[in-house]
Amino acid sequence: MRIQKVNIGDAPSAADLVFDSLRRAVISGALKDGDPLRQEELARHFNTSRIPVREALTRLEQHGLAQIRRFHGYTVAQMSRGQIEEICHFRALVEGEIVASAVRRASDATLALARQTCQAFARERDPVLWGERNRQFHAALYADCGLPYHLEVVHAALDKTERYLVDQLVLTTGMRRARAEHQAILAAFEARDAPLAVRLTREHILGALGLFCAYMDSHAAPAQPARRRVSQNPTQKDRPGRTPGSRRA
Amino acid sequence: MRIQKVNIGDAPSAADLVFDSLRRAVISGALKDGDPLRQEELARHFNTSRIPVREALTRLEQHGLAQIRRFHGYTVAQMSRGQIEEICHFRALVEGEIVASAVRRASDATLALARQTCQAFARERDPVLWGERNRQFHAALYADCGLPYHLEVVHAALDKTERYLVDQLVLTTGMRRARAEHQAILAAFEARDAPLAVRLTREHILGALGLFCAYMDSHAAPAQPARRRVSQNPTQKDRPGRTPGSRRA
DNA sequence: TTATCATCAATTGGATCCAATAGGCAATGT
DNA sequence: ACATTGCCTATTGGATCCAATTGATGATAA
Repeated sequence: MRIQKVNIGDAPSAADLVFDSLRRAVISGALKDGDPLRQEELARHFNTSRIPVREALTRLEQHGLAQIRRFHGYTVAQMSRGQIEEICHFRALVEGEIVASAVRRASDATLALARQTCQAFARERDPVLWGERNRQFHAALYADCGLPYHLEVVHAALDKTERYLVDQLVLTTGMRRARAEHQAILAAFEARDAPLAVRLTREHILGALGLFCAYMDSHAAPAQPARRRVSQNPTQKDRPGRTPGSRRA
Repeated sequence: MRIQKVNIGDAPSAADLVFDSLRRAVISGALKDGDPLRQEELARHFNTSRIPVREALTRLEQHGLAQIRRFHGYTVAQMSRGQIEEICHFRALVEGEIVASAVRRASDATLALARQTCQAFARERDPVLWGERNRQFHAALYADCGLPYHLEVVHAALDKTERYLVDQLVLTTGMRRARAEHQAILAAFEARDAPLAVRLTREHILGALGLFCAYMDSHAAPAQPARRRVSQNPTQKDRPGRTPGSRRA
């Protein structure tokens, strides 16, 4: 057969498409913390019924990107500063492990591709793409690490914090710094220096967190959600966030 | 008011109940790897419609406890030996971090409770409760660690592997060994010896993995999923066929 | 006999319909 | 004025209905 082979069973369902779109919107910051996610409205927006929307929303909630209050619907998850700090420390821990394995196993082709994505990140002018380019670079580096579960967990962690950290790149000198750090990490990979690559990666992650915290200290009101929107609904504010998965306390 | 205060908004939805039940069934091994999860059948079982069942199943899938093939439905997830190994190494990494924090922050009350759960684990005779008792002990130790996200991720990882590892406790001398290791970890906590507690915890996790792998090497067929069994659901089997034309007349 | 094709039952994916809830607002009574 | 009560509307949670897909089975023809 001359025509391209494609497994038609892999075609995405409506819920897949809605989920991907919503996930992107939350991660990129297009949807702001606390924004309500109305089922009917979304169904109209995606030209479908509420059923696929509801499936997408439950998936979003499991990923920690949306919160639900029974009979009140979903809202975009709000991450406290403490949560962001913990997740960054978590990433430093796990990505360190990933790098340790990836440095040894990275093929030359992988390194070449990583160099390309590193350049693409450095050249990118559009701030809304910085998060994606950053992710592409790290994903390229980690491609051969042989730790798919670690990668999956780290991506989930990044999903939850990326929108906060990218703001920092935009509002401070973070972008210039990130470029330099990426170069250094890539060089350590190419030199096959695992301990150095691990150390640089950890510093890269925790350094970005440091910038974020410094900004929060100097600008934002203390003890507030990390970003905007102190909801005008006071009953919601003091509700403890539910952990995804088990909804009941 | 003399009557007890209860937040009625926290009442679980049908989907919550179904999810909890299915999660327990998968984790405990009551549902075997590869078992189909038919929506209609589950709906009848829980005396509800397919809608809450579908929500529970999508949540299960997000947790990695079920797999879906489009138009073919959900099945209980099958974990390969390699996946189990990776997840155990992941747990060793993250639980090490948790322990390092928990040892310093554990209150005396927490340690007392941990000692109780340790004894409850040691005394438990019923193998189907070993997994739960084990989890209770570790959860008690980690209660004050101050790392809720780490805990959440570790619990998810444990959910995916517990049923395989508990089998090992049952089929080998693992239970005796686990009792001793729990005692040692608890003692390290009570002595506030963080490095020792971390080391023992890592050895505890990786030791259980070692037992599991040794069993797989000696018994199971190579290159097979860790567990295998094709479902035979009697309620489904002897169901009489539908009369012809009953649907689309 | 064997390959091909039409058909059918089982099952999922999606749409629509109904019930339950929350929160706002107006009416009412004190 | 103000608290209470009852209604109304927006919205979610759940049930039912319809459409699409799959795999099996049996008929048909080379």
